[in-house]
Order: sequence, then structure tokens, then C-alpha cells
Amino acid sequence: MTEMNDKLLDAAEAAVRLRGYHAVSFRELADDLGIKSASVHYYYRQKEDLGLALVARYQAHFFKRLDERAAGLSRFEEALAAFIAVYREALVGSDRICLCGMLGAESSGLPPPLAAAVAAFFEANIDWLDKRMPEIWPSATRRGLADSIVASLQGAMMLAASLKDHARFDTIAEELQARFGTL
Amino acid sequence: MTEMNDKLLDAAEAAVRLRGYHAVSFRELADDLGIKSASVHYYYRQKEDLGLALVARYQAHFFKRLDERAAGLSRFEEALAAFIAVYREALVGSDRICLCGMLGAESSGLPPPLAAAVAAFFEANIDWLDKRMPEIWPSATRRGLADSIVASLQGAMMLAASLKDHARFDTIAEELQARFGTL
DNA sequence: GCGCGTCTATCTACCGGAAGATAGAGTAAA
DNA sequence: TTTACTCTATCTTCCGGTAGATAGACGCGC
Repeated sequence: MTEMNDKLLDAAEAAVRLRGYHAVSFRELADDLGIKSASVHYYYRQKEDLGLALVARYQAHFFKRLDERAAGLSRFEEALAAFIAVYREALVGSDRICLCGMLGAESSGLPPPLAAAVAAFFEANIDWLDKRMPEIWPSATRRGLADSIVASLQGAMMLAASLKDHARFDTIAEELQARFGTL
Repeated sequence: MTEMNDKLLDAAEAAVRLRGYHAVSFRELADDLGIKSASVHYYYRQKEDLGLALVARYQAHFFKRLDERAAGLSRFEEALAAFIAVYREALVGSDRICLCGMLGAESSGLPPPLAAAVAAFFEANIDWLDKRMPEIWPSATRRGLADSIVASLQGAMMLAASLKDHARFDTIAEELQARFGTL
């Protein structure tokens, strides 16, 4: 919406992806933006509302970039490469793990609606892959492979962030592409 | 050491694995144990000290169970199965993700010594797999495959916890075993 | 065996600060 | 004059952490 709202979401997303939901405060975000914490509450009455907005925007951006990259691609190998590229972009572009990777780990400690939104993000990821997978396998197999791909990439982000080494993500991504790309 | 110390570590591990480091407080742990928060500080002066003790104990238990399961096994396929089983046990036994998976996600928001201990846990995981891998590949390839395995399992735990469905972990684990077990 | 000091484990009481959240006034543009 | 936005000021609750007291168990020299 407004410019300040965008800046607020940017600051909140950066902070949550770096340190987690519970480690981020309204005061800290306000300081980042040069406003007061009461003004942050003007945009989002509760922290939970901010979290939900964050996930909604993240998901929208994620699939927008994904569909841009994957437009016109028909082979699964290419779709997977696009999927991996969007994940990689998220990690390398900001030196942070996926928003939903962070929130997914914290899931049990989040307000239930927020945990549900995060779970929906993952299901949407899996659906996206599933739909582009060759139909030579039964549906359950396809979904299982999609689960594996999402888990690998989320785990790879976490590992690369913890070890402070993006190259680890790339190694895992290449292995993933080699394994599933030729299906 | 003492009985109370064990109970304290048990409560702290359960809480951190469920909701994350920053969402756990001394008072909450004290309430769980029926003591006062000042008594928790008697055992661990700072929260960081508690976190370090938690990781040290977790890592020791993890490798103890791993070595028990893998004792006498020589083929990589079997070692991998043991590795997966210990991960699965951690998830299913407590309905929680790996302590270091949680702390790894939060890594950038943790006291540096704690983040370093978590990173060391992952490196030890990778080393364990690496050493048991057939030497037909160059060292770099082996380490890359070990990275992939750890990332998959950590991601699978997070995904299963977020989606509240342990079967998703099993699906991914089976795919992993099929992928690397026959190497 | 007795008294002395020490150690262990817990308590009460408190500190300064930060958290999420609210009420209501001010301000500036449309 | 209304709307959009930001402020000051404040509340309650919780945080990590500290100080200092206490009660009981242990060991040691006399």
C-alpha cells in the first residue's frame, strides 16, 4: 500500500528471516524506520497481523518470480531449475533463509493462524512441483518427490546459513538437479 | 549431574525444540520444575550457558545412539539407514524437530558461541556420513552428498512438523534411502 | 560426639529494561 | 472537514539477571 507500509514489511521480513519471529520487536522495527512503535501498531494492530501480512506478501512474490522464470517451460527439468533458482535467489540475494523456513521451524510456537499460513505456503510449493511432474508416476509418488525437493531446499538454506557458506546450498542444489532433473 | 539438572535440561530441550530459543524463558522452565527462576540461574548463570549445555548433551546423545545403531555395519546403505533412524527417532519420539535444526534456523540471532556449537553439530553429522561413504568418489563429492543427506533430513523434519504429518518425513526418508542407499 | 566451617540447593525480593499493546492528541494534506 | 498518519504517554506483563538469606548435609579437627 503506502510507502511506509512497504518499508515496514521489508524491515520486518529481513529481521524475521535473520533471527526469527519471537526475536523481532515492534520497537526495533520502528527504530529502523525512524518512527515510533505506536506507529507500527497503526499498520498492524497485533504482531500476528504483521506476521500474516509478511507471509502473504512473501508467498505472492515467491510465486510471481517462479511463474516468471518458468513461463513457457514444459519439461520438468526446466521447471525444477526455475524452482531452485528462486530459492537460491532468496538465500543469496539477502543472506537469509526463506521466511517460511524460519517460521516453519518455529511453527509450534506461533499463533495458530500464522502457523497455518506457513503450512499453506509449503503445500503450495509442493502443488506447484507436483503439477509440473511427468505423469508416469502415480500421484502419491509425485507428491512424495515434491516433498523431497522442498525439504532438500529448505534444509539446504538452513545448513548454508548455519555454516555461513552459500556454496553448500549450491552443492545440494546441483545434486538435486542431477537427481530429479533427468526424470 | 544432579537429578534437577537433568530435569532442567529435559524441560529446556523440549521447550526450545518446540518453540525456539528466544521463546523460552527461565521463569517458564522454573514453573515446569516447580522451582523459582533464580534457581535455574544457579545451574546456568546465563541463558547462553544453558543453550551450550543443551547442544553439548544433544550432540553426545545423538552420536551415542548413532554409534550404537551403526556398530558393526560396514556397508554405506546400512550406515545411512541407521543415520535416518536416529533422526526419525528424534522427530517421532518427541513430536519435535532436531534441537540443532531449530537453533540452526535461528542461528544469526543466537549468541555467537551457541551458533558455533550448532554449526559444529552439523559438521560432525557430515563427517560421520563422509567417513562411511564408499571411496569411489573424490572427497569433495562425498562431502557434497553428505551435505545433501543432512539437508534433506533437517528439511524433512521441519516440513513434517509444520504440516503436522510425520508421514511426510517417512516419505522423504524412503526416497533418500532409495537414492543413496544403493551407492 | 561436638562444634565449626563449607558446600549445595533453594528461596524471597528486587533491578533496569523491554515486550506487546492502547488511548488520545496533534498535524498536514486533500 | 475529513482522512491518513504520527506522535506522546502510558499500561501491564514479562524478560534476563543479581543480591543476599536460609536450611540442611557433609566433612574435619578437637
